[in-house]
Amino acid sequence: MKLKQGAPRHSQISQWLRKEIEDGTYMPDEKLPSENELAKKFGVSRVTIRRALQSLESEEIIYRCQGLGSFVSDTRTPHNLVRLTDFNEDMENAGLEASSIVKAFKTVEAPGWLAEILHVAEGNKVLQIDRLRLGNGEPIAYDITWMPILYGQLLQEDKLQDKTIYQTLEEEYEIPIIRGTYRISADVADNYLSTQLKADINAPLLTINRLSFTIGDKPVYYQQRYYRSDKVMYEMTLERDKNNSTSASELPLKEFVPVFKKTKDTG
Amino acid sequence: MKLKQGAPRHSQISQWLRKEIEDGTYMPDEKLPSENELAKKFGVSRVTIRRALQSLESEEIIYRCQGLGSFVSDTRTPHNLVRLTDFNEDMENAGLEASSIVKAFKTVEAPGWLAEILHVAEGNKVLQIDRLRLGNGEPIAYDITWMPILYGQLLQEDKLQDKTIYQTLEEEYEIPIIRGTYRISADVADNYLSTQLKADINAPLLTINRLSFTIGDKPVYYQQRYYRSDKVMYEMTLERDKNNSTSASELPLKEFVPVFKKTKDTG
DNA sequence: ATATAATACATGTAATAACAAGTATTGATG
DNA sequence: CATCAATACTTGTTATTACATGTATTATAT
Repeated sequence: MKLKQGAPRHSQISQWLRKEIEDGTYMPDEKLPSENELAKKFGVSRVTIRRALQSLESEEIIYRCQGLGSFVSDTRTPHNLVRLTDFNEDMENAGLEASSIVKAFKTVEAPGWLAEILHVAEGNKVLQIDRLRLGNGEPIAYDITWMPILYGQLLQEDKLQDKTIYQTLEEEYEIPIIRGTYRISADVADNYLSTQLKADINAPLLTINRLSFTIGDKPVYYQQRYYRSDKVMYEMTLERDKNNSTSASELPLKEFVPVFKKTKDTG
Repeated sequence: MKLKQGAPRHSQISQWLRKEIEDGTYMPDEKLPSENELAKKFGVSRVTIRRALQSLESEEIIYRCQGLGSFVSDTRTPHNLVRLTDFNEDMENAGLEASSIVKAFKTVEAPGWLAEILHVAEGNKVLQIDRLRLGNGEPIAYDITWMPILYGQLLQEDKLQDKTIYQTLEEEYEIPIIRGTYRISADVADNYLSTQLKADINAPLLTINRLSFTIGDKPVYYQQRYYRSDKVMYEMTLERDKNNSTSASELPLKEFVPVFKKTKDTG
Protein backbone atom coordinates (compact mmCIF):
# COMPACT_ATOMS: atom_id res chain seq x y z
CA MET A 1 0.00 0.00 0.00
CA LYS A 2 1.47 3.30 -1.03
CA LEU A 3 1.00 6.23 1.26
CA LYS A 4 2.96 8.99 -0.44
CA GLN A 5 1.28 11.97 1.11
CA GLY A 6 4.17 14.25 0.31
CA ALA A 7 6.76 14.89 2.93
CA PRO A 8 8.48 12.08 4.79
CA ARG A 9 7.22 11.27 8.24
CA HIS A 10 10.20 12.66 10.12
CA SER A 11 9.88 16.09 8.56
CA GLN A 12 6.15 16.10 9.22
CA ILE A 13 6.93 15.42 12.86
CA SER A 14 9.62 18.08 13.13
CA GLN A 15 7.22 20.49 11.49
CA TRP A 16 4.59 19.58 14.06
CA LEU A 17 7.01 20.11 16.93
CA ARG A 18 8.22 23.36 15.44
CA LYS A 19 4.68 24.62 15.45
CA GLU A 20 4.04 23.46 19.01
CA ILE A 21 7.10 25.36 20.15
CA GLU A 22 6.19 28.46 18.18
CA ASP A 23 2.68 28.36 19.55
CA GLY A 24 4.06 28.21 23.06
CA THR A 25 2.87 24.73 23.94
CA TYR A 26 6.40 24.08 25.07
CA MET A 27 8.14 27.00 26.71
CA PRO A 28 11.85 27.82 26.55
CA ASP A 29 14.01 25.41 28.58
CA GLU A 30 11.00 23.16 29.07
CA LYS A 31 11.63 19.47 28.55
CA LEU A 32 10.03 17.84 25.57
CA PRO A 33 8.59 14.33 25.88
CA SER A 34 11.31 11.71 25.67
CA GLU A 35 12.12 10.10 22.35
CA ASN A 36 10.33 6.93 23.36
CA GLU A 37 7.21 8.82 24.38
CA LEU A 38 7.19 10.75 21.12
CA ALA A 39 7.72 7.54 19.18
CA LYS A 40 4.71 5.96 20.86
CA LYS A 41 2.65 9.11 20.44
CA PHE A 42 3.27 9.35 16.70
CA GLY A 43 3.30 5.61 16.18
CA VAL A 44 6.75 5.60 14.62
CA SER A 45 10.11 4.21 15.62
CA ARG A 46 12.63 6.03 17.74
CA VAL A 47 14.87 6.45 14.72
CA THR A 48 12.28 8.57 12.99
CA ILE A 49 11.77 10.70 16.08
CA ARG A 50 15.52 11.19 16.31
CA ARG A 51 15.67 12.41 12.73
CA ALA A 52 12.92 14.91 13.49
CA LEU A 53 14.68 16.10 16.63
CA GLN A 54 18.01 16.34 14.82
CA SER A 55 16.48 18.80 12.38
CA LEU A 56 15.24 20.95 15.22
CA GLU A 57 18.58 20.69 16.95
CA SER A 58 20.51 21.77 13.87
CA GLU A 59 18.17 24.74 13.58
CA GLU A 60 18.91 25.41 17.23
CA ILE A 61 15.24 25.34 18.05
CA ILE A 62 15.92 22.71 20.68
CA TYR A 63 19.00 21.48 22.49
CA ARG A 64 19.56 18.00 23.84
CA CYS A 65 21.50 16.63 26.78
CA GLN A 66 22.45 13.00 26.97
CA GLY A 67 20.83 11.48 30.00
CA LEU A 68 18.47 14.38 30.47
CA GLY A 69 16.30 14.95 27.46
CA SER A 70 15.49 17.50 24.79
CA PHE A 71 14.69 21.08 25.67
CA VAL A 72 13.34 24.12 23.93
CA SER A 73 16.02 26.68 23.16
CA ASP A 74 15.96 30.19 24.52
CA THR A 75 13.39 32.29 22.79
CA ARG A 76 14.37 33.23 19.33
CA THR A 77 18.09 33.28 19.72
CA PRO A 78 19.55 33.88 16.30
CA HIS A 79 19.24 30.36 14.93
CA ASN A 80 22.69 30.28 13.49
CA LEU A 81 21.04 32.16 10.67
CA VAL A 82 20.85 35.78 10.00
CA ARG A 83 17.42 37.21 10.21
CA LEU A 84 16.72 39.80 7.62
CA THR A 85 15.25 42.60 9.58
CA ASP A 86 13.58 45.74 8.43
CA PHE A 87 13.99 49.17 9.82
CA ASN A 88 11.01 49.07 12.14
CA GLU A 89 12.11 45.81 13.65
CA ASP A 90 15.66 47.04 14.14
CA MET A 91 14.44 50.09 15.96
CA GLU A 92 12.12 48.07 18.13
CA ASN A 93 14.98 45.84 19.21
CA ALA A 94 16.99 48.91 20.05
CA GLY A 95 14.15 50.24 22.15
CA LEU A 96 13.53 53.22 19.93
CA GLU A 97 10.27 54.33 18.46
CA ALA A 98 10.41 54.04 14.72
CA SER A 99 8.69 56.32 12.29
CA SER A 100 9.02 57.10 8.63
CA ILE A 101 8.33 60.08 6.48
CA VAL A 102 7.64 59.32 2.85
CA LYS A 103 9.45 62.01 0.92
CA ALA A 104 8.68 60.70 -2.52
CA PHE A 105 6.42 58.06 -4.05
CA LYS A 106 6.62 58.37 -7.77
CA THR A 107 7.42 56.63 -11.00
CA VAL A 108 10.58 57.51 -12.79
CA GLU A 109 12.36 56.33 -15.88
CA ALA A 110 15.09 53.91 -14.95
CA PRO A 111 18.55 55.14 -15.86
CA GLY A 112 20.97 52.63 -17.35
CA TRP A 113 22.65 51.43 -14.17
CA LEU A 114 19.33 50.89 -12.40
CA ALA A 115 17.70 49.22 -15.38
CA GLU A 116 20.55 46.76 -15.49
CA ILE A 117 20.24 45.99 -11.79
CA LEU A 118 16.48 45.52 -11.88
CA HIS A 119 16.50 43.64 -15.18
CA VAL A 120 14.23 46.07 -16.97
CA ALA A 121 14.79 47.95 -20.17
CA GLU A 122 16.49 51.31 -19.88
CA GLY A 123 13.98 54.10 -19.68
CA ASN A 124 11.23 51.82 -18.35
CA LYS A 125 9.13 53.20 -15.58
CA VAL A 126 10.01 52.10 -12.07
CA LEU A 127 8.55 53.04 -8.72
CA GLN A 128 10.77 55.17 -6.52
CA ILE A 129 10.14 55.59 -2.82
CA ASP A 130 12.17 58.04 -0.75
CA ARG A 131 11.83 57.77 2.98
CA LEU A 132 13.35 59.51 5.96
CA ARG A 133 13.65 57.11 8.87
CA LEU A 134 13.38 58.38 12.41
CA GLY A 135 14.10 56.89 15.79
CA ASN A 136 12.45 58.65 18.71
CA GLY A 137 11.79 61.49 16.34
CA GLU A 138 15.40 61.97 15.34
CA PRO A 139 16.60 61.35 11.80
CA ILE A 140 18.62 58.16 11.62
CA ALA A 141 18.61 57.12 8.02
CA TYR A 142 17.44 58.09 4.59
CA ASP A 143 16.68 55.55 1.96
CA ILE A 144 15.65 55.36 -1.64
CA THR A 145 13.94 52.28 -3.01
CA TRP A 146 13.35 51.41 -6.63
CA MET A 147 11.22 48.57 -7.86
CA PRO A 148 9.77 47.46 -11.18
CA ILE A 149 6.21 48.57 -11.72
CA LEU A 150 5.26 44.89 -11.78
CA TYR A 151 5.91 44.76 -8.06
CA GLY A 152 5.48 48.43 -7.30
CA GLN A 153 1.80 48.39 -8.26
CA LEU A 154 1.20 46.06 -5.33
CA LEU A 155 2.20 48.70 -2.81
CA GLN A 156 0.20 51.61 -1.60
CA GLU A 157 1.77 54.73 -0.20
CA ASP A 158 -0.38 54.88 2.91
CA LYS A 159 0.41 51.30 3.83
CA LEU A 160 4.14 51.90 4.01
CA GLN A 161 3.82 53.05 7.59
CA ASP A 162 2.36 49.81 8.90
CA LYS A 163 3.92 47.06 6.88
CA THR A 164 7.30 46.74 5.30
CA ILE A 165 7.73 46.09 1.61
CA TYR A 166 9.14 42.73 2.53
CA GLN A 167 6.09 41.70 4.53
CA THR A 168 3.58 43.01 2.04
CA LEU A 169 5.08 41.08 -0.85
CA GLU A 170 5.48 37.87 1.10
CA GLU A 171 2.26 37.74 3.05
CA GLU A 172 -0.21 39.34 0.70
CA TYR A 173 1.14 38.33 -2.67
CA GLU A 174 3.26 35.27 -1.92
CA ILE A 175 6.35 36.83 -3.42
CA PRO A 176 9.07 35.70 -1.02
CA ILE A 177 12.51 37.23 -0.92
CA ILE A 178 14.90 34.33 -1.17
CA ARG A 179 18.15 36.14 -1.69
CA GLY A 180 19.60 39.50 -0.89
CA THR A 181 22.87 41.12 -1.80
CA TYR A 182 24.17 43.78 0.53
CA ARG A 183 26.86 46.26 -0.27
CA ILE A 184 28.28 48.16 2.61
CA SER A 185 30.25 51.28 2.08
CA ALA A 186 30.84 54.75 3.43
CA ASP A 187 29.97 58.16 2.11
CA VAL A 188 29.72 61.72 3.25
CA ALA A 189 26.57 63.75 3.49
CA ASP A 190 25.95 66.04 0.55
CA ASN A 191 23.84 69.15 0.74
CA TYR A 192 20.51 67.38 0.44
CA LEU A 193 21.23 64.51 2.77
CA SER A 194 22.77 66.70 5.45
CA THR A 195 19.62 68.79 5.45
CA GLN A 196 17.31 65.79 5.58
CA LEU A 197 19.29 63.99 8.24
CA LYS A 198 19.98 67.17 10.20
CA ALA A 199 23.66 66.34 10.08
CA ASP A 200 26.66 68.41 9.19
CA ILE A 201 27.65 68.60 5.59
CA ASN A 202 30.45 66.11 5.01
CA ALA A 203 29.24 64.08 7.97
CA PRO A 204 30.17 60.40 7.56
CA LEU A 205 27.37 58.13 6.45
CA LEU A 206 27.24 54.37 6.51
CA THR A 207 25.63 53.27 3.28
CA ILE A 208 23.99 49.92 2.77
CA ASN A 209 22.65 49.10 -0.63
CA ARG A 210 20.69 45.96 -1.04
CA LEU A 211 19.21 44.16 -3.96
CA SER A 212 16.51 41.65 -3.13
CA PHE A 213 15.53 38.72 -5.29
CA THR A 214 12.53 36.44 -5.39
CA ILE A 215 12.31 32.95 -6.87
CA GLY A 216 13.85 32.60 -10.28
CA ASP A 217 16.49 35.16 -9.36
CA LYS A 218 14.15 37.96 -10.30
CA PRO A 219 15.14 41.28 -8.73
CA VAL A 220 12.30 42.77 -6.74
CA TYR A 221 13.70 45.96 -5.33
CA TYR A 222 16.89 47.87 -4.96
CA GLN A 223 17.44 50.04 -1.94
CA GLN A 224 20.06 52.60 -1.06
CA ARG A 225 20.15 53.52 2.57
CA TYR A 226 22.26 56.15 4.25
CA TYR A 227 22.73 55.83 7.99
CA ARG A 228 24.06 58.65 10.12
CA SER A 229 27.20 56.94 11.37
CA ASP A 230 27.00 58.75 14.68
CA LYS A 231 23.65 57.07 15.22
CA VAL A 232 24.13 53.55 14.00
CA MET A 233 26.80 50.98 13.29
CA TYR A 234 26.44 47.40 12.22
CA GLU A 235 27.69 44.62 14.37
CA MET A 236 28.25 41.03 13.38
CA THR A 237 29.49 38.03 15.30
CA LEU A 238 31.24 35.13 13.68
CA GLU A 239 31.53 32.02 15.78
CA ARG A 240 33.30 28.80 15.10
CA ASP A 241 31.34 25.65 15.69
CA LYS A 242 33.00 23.39 18.20
CA ASN A 243 31.76 20.17 16.65
CA ASN A 244 32.53 20.76 13.02
CA SER A 245 36.24 21.26 13.22
CA THR A 246 36.45 22.15 9.58
CA SER A 247 39.40 23.84 8.01
CA ALA A 248 40.80 26.56 10.15
CA SER A 249 39.19 29.76 9.11
CA GLU A 250 35.52 29.10 8.67
CA LEU A 251 33.10 30.63 11.05
CA PRO A 252 29.35 30.74 10.78
CA LEU A 253 27.67 34.05 11.19
CA LYS A 254 25.53 34.31 14.26
CA GLU A 255 24.34 37.85 14.10
CA PHE A 256 24.30 40.83 11.81
CA VAL A 257 22.46 43.56 13.55
CA PRO A 258 22.53 47.31 13.62
CA VAL A 259 23.55 48.94 16.85
CA PHE A 260 22.02 52.27 17.55
CA LYS A 261 23.92 54.76 19.62
CA LYS A 262 21.81 56.83 21.90
CA THR A 263 24.54 59.15 23.04
CA LYS A 264 27.08 60.75 20.86
CA ASP A 265 30.45 59.14 21.54
CA THR A 266 33.66 60.97 21.12
CA GLY A 267 35.45 59.16 18.37
CA MET B 1 35.02 -5.14 24.99
CA LYS B 2 35.21 -1.41 25.25
CA LEU B 3 36.77 0.46 22.40
CA LYS B 4 36.24 4.07 23.43
CA GLN B 5 38.94 5.63 21.35
CA GLY B 6 37.35 9.02 21.49
CA ALA B 7 35.15 10.12 18.63
CA PRO B 8 32.26 8.00 17.34
CA ARG B 9 32.90 5.93 14.25
CA HIS B 10 30.78 8.06 11.93
CA SER B 11 32.70 11.22 12.65
CA GLN B 12 35.99 9.40 12.24
CA ILE B 13 34.80 8.30 8.83
CA SER B 14 33.59 11.74 7.79
CA GLN B 15 36.91 13.13 8.96
CA TRP B 16 38.69 10.57 6.85
CA LEU B 17 36.63 11.42 3.79
CA ARG B 18 37.09 15.13 4.42
CA LYS B 19 40.81 14.61 4.33
CA GLU B 20 40.68 12.49 1.19
CA ILE B 21 38.75 15.25 -0.53
CA GLU B 22 41.06 17.96 0.73
CA ASP B 23 44.07 15.97 -0.38
CA GLY B 24 42.60 15.67 -3.83
CA THR B 25 42.04 11.92 -3.80
CA TYR B 26 38.54 12.69 -4.99
CA MET B 27 38.23 15.62 -7.34
CA PRO B 28 35.30 18.03 -7.61
CA ASP B 29 32.21 16.44 -9.16
CA GLU B 30 33.85 13.05 -8.91
CA LYS B 31 31.65 10.27 -7.62
CA LEU B 32 32.48 8.83 -4.24
CA PRO B 33 32.17 5.09 -3.64
CA SER B 34 28.58 4.09 -3.00
CA GLU B 35 27.28 3.83 0.53
CA ASN B 36 27.40 0.06 0.37
CA GLU B 37 30.97 0.05 -0.85
CA LEU B 38 32.04 2.45 1.88
CA ALA B 39 30.21 0.37 4.45
CA LYS B 40 32.09 -2.73 3.37
CA LYS B 41 35.38 -0.86 3.17
CA PHE B 42 35.13 0.50 6.71
CA GLY B 43 33.46 -2.57 8.08
CA VAL B 44 30.47 -0.66 9.38
CA SER B 45 26.79 -0.61 8.54
CA ARG B 46 25.26 1.65 5.93
CA VAL B 47 23.62 3.73 8.66
CA THR B 48 27.00 4.79 9.96
CA ILE B 49 28.22 5.66 6.47
CA ARG B 50 25.09 7.70 5.93
CA ARG B 51 25.69 9.68 9.10
CA ALA B 52 29.20 10.42 7.95
CA LEU B 53 28.00 11.50 4.53
CA GLN B 54 25.24 13.60 6.04
CA SER B 55 27.84 15.62 7.91
CA LEU B 56 29.77 16.24 4.73
CA GLU B 57 26.58 17.13 2.92
CA SER B 58 25.52 19.63 5.55
CA GLU B 59 28.94 21.23 5.27
CA GLU B 60 28.40 21.28 1.53
CA ILE B 61 31.60 19.37 0.99
CA ILE B 62 29.67 16.80 -1.00
CA TYR B 63 26.26 16.70 -2.66
CA ARG B 64 24.13 13.64 -3.20
CA CYS B 65 21.63 12.63 -5.85
CA GLN B 66 19.16 9.88 -5.29
CA GLY B 67 19.81 7.11 -7.74
CA LEU B 68 23.18 8.47 -8.73
CA GLY B 69 25.51 8.70 -5.79
CA SER B 70 27.50 11.17 -3.73
CA PHE B 71 29.78 13.69 -5.37
CA VAL B 72 32.45 16.11 -4.30
CA SER B 73 31.25 19.71 -4.31
CA ASP B 74 32.78 22.40 -6.43
CA THR B 75 36.10 23.47 -5.11
CA ARG B 76 35.85 25.44 -1.98
CA THR B 77 32.57 27.14 -2.60
CA PRO B 78 31.71 29.15 0.47
CA HIS B 79 30.46 26.29 2.60
CA ASN B 80 27.43 28.09 3.81
CA LEU B 81 29.88 29.54 6.28
CA VAL B 82 31.72 32.75 6.24
CA ARG B 83 35.43 32.39 5.93
CA LEU B 84 37.34 34.83 8.00
CA THR B 85 39.81 36.24 5.58
CA ASP B 86 42.78 38.43 6.18
CA PHE B 87 43.92 41.35 4.15
CA ASN B 88 46.42 39.45 2.02
CA GLU B 89 43.88 36.83 1.11
CA ASP B 90 41.27 39.42 0.25
CA MET B 91 43.64 41.17 -2.07
CA GLU B 92 44.70 37.96 -3.71
CA ASN B 93 41.10 37.09 -4.46
CA ALA B 94 40.66 40.52 -5.98
CA GLY B 95 43.70 39.99 -8.16
CA LEU B 96 45.70 42.72 -6.52
CA GLU B 97 49.17 42.48 -5.15
CA ALA B 98 49.07 43.02 -1.42
CA SER B 99 51.75 44.68 0.61
CA SER B 100 51.96 46.21 4.03
CA ILE B 101 54.05 48.89 5.59
CA VAL B 102 54.47 48.62 9.33
CA LYS B 103 54.17 52.15 10.61
CA ALA B 104 54.43 51.31 14.28
CA PHE B 105 55.34 48.29 16.37
CA LYS B 106 55.48 49.36 19.97
CA THR B 107 54.13 48.81 23.42
CA VAL B 108 51.78 51.35 24.87
CA GLU B 109 49.82 51.74 28.05
CA ALA B 110 46.25 50.68 27.46
CA PRO B 111 43.78 53.51 27.94
CA GLY B 112 40.58 52.70 29.76
CA TRP B 113 38.37 51.83 26.81
CA LEU B 114 40.99 49.49 25.35
CA ALA B 115 41.83 47.86 28.66
CA GLU B 116 38.19 47.05 29.10
CA ILE B 117 37.93 45.52 25.65
CA LEU B 118 41.07 43.42 26.00
CA HIS B 119 40.34 42.43 29.60
CA VAL B 120 43.56 43.86 30.98
CA ALA B 121 44.07 46.38 33.73
CA GLU B 122 44.04 50.01 32.74
CA GLY B 123 47.55 51.25 32.10
CA ASN B 124 48.90 47.78 31.37
CA LYS B 125 51.27 47.49 28.48
CA VAL B 126 49.80 46.27 25.22
CA LEU B 127 51.37 45.78 21.83
CA GLN B 128 50.27 48.22 19.16
CA ILE B 129 50.84 47.58 15.47
CA ASP B 130 50.04 50.24 12.90
CA ARG B 131 50.04 49.15 9.30
CA LEU B 132 49.35 50.79 5.99
CA ARG B 133 47.85 48.28 3.57
CA LEU B 134 48.48 48.59 -0.12
CA GLY B 135 47.03 46.97 -3.20
CA ASN B 136 49.17 47.20 -6.31
CA GLY B 137 51.16 49.83 -4.47
CA GLU B 138 48.20 52.07 -3.79
CA PRO B 139 47.02 52.76 -0.25
CA ILE B 140 43.81 50.92 0.45
CA ALA B 141 43.49 50.69 4.18
CA TYR B 142 45.13 51.66 7.41
CA ASP B 143 44.77 49.61 10.51
CA ILE B 144 45.77 49.65 14.13
CA THR B 145 45.95 46.45 16.13
CA TRP B 146 46.27 46.13 19.87
CA MET B 147 46.95 42.92 21.73
CA PRO B 148 47.89 41.95 25.27
CA ILE B 149 51.63 41.41 25.74
CA LEU B 150 50.81 37.80 26.53
CA TYR B 151 49.97 37.26 22.89
CA GLY B 152 51.99 40.10 21.47
CA GLN B 153 55.29 38.58 22.54
CA LEU B 154 54.62 35.71 20.17
CA LEU B 155 54.78 37.99 17.15
CA GLN B 156 57.84 39.39 15.50
CA GLU B 157 57.79 42.54 13.47
CA ASP B 158 59.62 41.10 10.49
CA LYS B 159 57.24 38.16 10.23
CA LEU B 160 54.19 40.34 9.78
CA GLN B 161 54.82 40.51 6.05
CA ASP B 162 54.61 36.77 5.49
CA LYS B 163 52.06 35.47 7.89
CA THR B 164 48.98 37.02 9.35
CA ILE B 165 48.49 37.37 13.05
CA TYR B 166 45.67 34.90 12.73
CA GLN B 167 47.80 32.24 11.12
CA THR B 168 50.77 32.71 13.42
CA LEU B 169 48.70 32.28 16.55
CA GLU B 170 46.79 29.30 15.25
CA GLU B 171 49.49 27.34 13.51
CA GLU B 172 52.55 28.07 15.62
CA TYR B 173 51.05 28.46 19.05
CA GLU B 174 47.76 26.62 18.82
CA ILE B 175 45.78 29.64 19.85
CA PRO B 176 42.72 29.44 17.61
CA ILE B 177 40.36 32.32 17.06
CA ILE B 178 36.93 30.93 17.76
CA ARG B 179 34.86 34.08 17.77
CA GLY B 180 35.05 37.50 16.26
CA THR B 181 32.91 40.57 16.68
CA TYR B 182 32.84 43.02 13.83
CA ARG B 183 31.61 46.56 14.02
CA ILE B 184 31.07 48.30 10.76
CA SER B 185 30.75 52.02 10.60
CA ALA B 186 31.73 55.05 8.59
CA ASP B 187 34.11 57.86 9.28
CA VAL B 188 35.89 60.64 7.48
CA ALA B 189 39.62 60.94 7.01
CA ASP B 190 41.34 63.21 9.50
CA ASN B 191 44.62 64.91 8.84
CA TYR B 192 46.81 61.93 9.59
CA LEU B 193 44.75 59.31 7.80
CA SER B 194 44.25 61.41 4.72
CA THR B 195 48.00 61.81 4.45
CA GLN B 196 48.69 58.13 4.98
CA LEU B 197 45.98 56.94 2.64
CA LYS B 198 46.73 59.66 0.08
CA ALA B 199 43.08 60.64 0.19
CA ASP B 200 41.37 63.99 0.53
CA ILE B 201 40.77 65.25 3.99
CA ASN B 202 37.18 64.47 4.93
CA ALA B 203 37.19 61.58 2.45
CA PRO B 204 34.71 58.90 3.48
CA LEU B 205 36.22 55.85 5.15
CA LEU B 206 34.62 52.50 5.81
CA THR B 207 35.71 51.43 9.25
CA ILE B 208 35.68 47.86 10.45
CA ASN B 209 36.66 47.18 14.01
CA ARG B 210 36.99 43.65 15.10
CA LEU B 211 37.65 41.97 18.39
CA SER B 212 38.87 38.40 18.17
CA PHE B 213 38.53 35.83 20.92
CA THR B 214 40.15 32.51 21.60
CA ILE B 215 38.85 29.66 23.71
CA GLY B 216 37.48 30.71 27.07
CA ASP B 217 36.24 33.95 25.56
CA LYS B 218 39.64 35.52 26.03
CA PRO B 219 40.19 38.54 23.80
CA VAL B 220 43.32 38.16 21.69
CA TYR B 221 43.44 41.30 19.64
CA TYR B 222 41.44 44.34 18.75
CA GLN B 223 41.78 45.89 15.36
CA GLN B 224 40.57 49.15 13.87
CA ARG B 225 40.75 49.29 10.13
CA TYR B 226 39.96 52.24 7.90
CA TYR B 227 39.23 51.47 4.27
CA ARG B 228 39.23 54.10 1.59
CA SER B 229 35.61 53.79 0.55
CA ASP B 230 36.45 54.66 -3.03
CA LYS B 231 38.65 51.58 -3.08
CA VAL B 232 36.68 48.96 -1.24
CA MET B 233 33.17 48.06 -0.18
CA TYR B 234 31.92 44.98 1.58
CA GLU B 235 29.44 42.72 -0.04
CA MET B 236 27.37 40.04 1.59
CA THR B 237 24.84 37.62 0.22
CA LEU B 238 22.03 36.19 2.27
CA GLU B 239 20.26 33.22 0.82
CA ARG B 240 17.24 31.35 2.02
CA ASP B 241 17.52 27.61 2.18
CA LYS B 242 14.87 25.90 0.11
CA ASN B 243 14.64 22.85 2.33
CA ASN B 244 14.37 24.42 5.73
CA SER B 245 11.22 26.40 5.26
CA THR B 246 11.60 28.00 8.63
CA SER B 247 9.85 31.13 9.72
CA ALA B 248 9.74 33.69 7.01
CA SER B 249 12.69 35.94 7.42
CA GLU B 250 15.69 33.82 8.15
CA LEU B 251 18.43 33.61 5.63
CA PRO B 252 21.83 32.06 6.06
CA LEU B 253 24.81 34.10 5.09
CA LYS B 254 26.71 32.74 2.15
CA GLU B 255 29.38 35.33 1.68
CA PHE B 256 30.85 38.34 3.33
CA VAL B 257 33.65 39.58 1.18
CA PRO B 258 35.28 42.86 0.40
CA VAL B 259 34.94 44.14 -3.13
CA PHE B 260 37.78 46.21 -4.41
CA LYS B 261 37.14 48.83 -7.01
CA LYS B 262 39.83 49.22 -9.55
CA THR B 263 38.44 52.27 -11.25
CA LYS B 264 36.96 55.23 -9.55
CA ASP B 265 33.21 55.25 -10.06
CA THR B 266 31.23 58.40 -10.18
CA GLY B 267 29.01 58.22 -7.15
C1' DA C 1 16.05 3.38 -35.70
C1' DT C 2 13.06 4.62 -32.08
C1' DA C 3 10.21 3.94 -28.24
C1' DT C 4 9.32 1.05 -24.33
C1' DA C 5 10.02 -2.23 -20.69
C1' DA C 6 13.16 -4.65 -17.68
C1' DT C 7 17.01 -4.45 -14.86
C1' DA C 8 20.74 -3.08 -11.88
C1' DC C 9 22.25 0.12 -8.76
C1' DA C 10 22.23 4.37 -6.33
C1' DT C 11 20.28 7.04 -2.37
C1' DG C 12 15.95 7.88 0.79
C1' DT C 13 12.92 6.29 4.44
C1' DA C 14 11.80 3.54 8.17
C1' DA C 15 11.22 -0.43 11.76
C1' DT C 16 13.50 -3.18 15.18
C1' DA C 17 17.03 -4.31 18.19
C1' DA C 18 20.84 -3.91 21.23
C1' DC C 19 24.15 -1.68 23.86
C1' DA C 20 26.91 2.63 25.49
C1' DA C 21 27.01 6.52 28.25
C1' DG C 22 25.33 10.49 30.94
C1' DT C 23 22.03 12.03 34.75
C1' DA C 24 19.30 11.82 38.78
C1' DT C 25 17.06 9.35 42.23
C1' DT C 26 16.86 5.85 45.58
C1' DG C 27 18.48 2.89 48.99
C1' DA C 28 21.99 0.55 51.46
C1' DT C 29 26.16 1.16 54.05
C1' DG C 30 29.63 3.36 56.84
C1' DC D 1 24.29 12.25 58.45
C1' DA D 2 27.30 11.46 54.62
C1' DT D 3 28.97 8.30 50.99
C1' DC D 4 28.58 5.22 47.64
C1' DA D 5 26.35 1.67 44.83
C1' DA D 6 22.29 0.21 42.45
C1' DT D 7 18.75 1.58 39.47
C1' DA D 8 15.70 3.78 36.27
C1' DC D 9 15.47 6.85 32.59
C1' DT D 10 17.46 9.71 29.21
C1' DT D 11 19.95 10.50 24.74
C1' DG D 12 23.98 8.55 21.67
C1' DT D 13 25.76 5.01 18.61
C1' DT D 14 25.43 1.22 15.63
C1' DA D 15 23.83 -3.14 13.15
C1' DT D 16 20.36 -5.40 10.48
C1' DT D 17 16.66 -5.53 7.47
C1' DA D 18 13.16 -4.11 4.21
C1' DC D 19 11.13 -1.40 0.95
C1' DA D 20 10.56 3.16 -1.78
C1' DT D 21 12.24 6.05 -5.22
C1' DG D 22 15.20 8.12 -8.61
C1' DT D 23 18.73 7.22 -12.58
C1' DA D 24 20.89 5.00 -16.31
C1' DT D 25 21.71 1.17 -19.07
C1' DT D 26 20.34 -2.76 -21.61
C1' DA D 27 17.30 -5.70 -23.89
C1' DT D 28 13.06 -5.95 -26.32
C1' DA D 29 9.22 -4.81 -29.22
C1' DT D 30 7.43 -1.78 -32.63
